[in-house]
Amino acid sequence: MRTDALEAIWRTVRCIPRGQVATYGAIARQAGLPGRARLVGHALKVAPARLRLPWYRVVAAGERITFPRSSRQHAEQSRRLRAEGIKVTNGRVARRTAADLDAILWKPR
DNA sequence: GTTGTGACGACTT
DNA sequence: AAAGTCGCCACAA
Repeated sequence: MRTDALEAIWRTVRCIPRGQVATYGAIARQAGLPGRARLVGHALKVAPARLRLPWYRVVAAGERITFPRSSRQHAEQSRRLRAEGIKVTNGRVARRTAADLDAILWKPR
């Protein structure tokens, strides 16, 4: 039950295409856990490093970066996103699309 | 069991 | 734009 939820989230995050981002809420919905965005945050926090999840592709609603501007993580996430060609300014990633949420054809691999 | 906290989010002031 | 409020719920104390 709890474990499967985490795994479902990890699986979903793993499917975010390179160069794109997804919101916590969207991940939750996609993982079959609507309304549980916070759980996504928790899942990422406790995710085994071994999974090599593209955690930096997960942003908060409004394409905002969740971490404080001064935090190391914020810098890290910005760096990685920019490395994939995603523009990050003012703690925001360039709006990818409006319909990318569910519309994106996630190829569940 | 209760309380506070938190990698969230939608809404209302 | 910024700050509250409320819903969500896992977890630690």
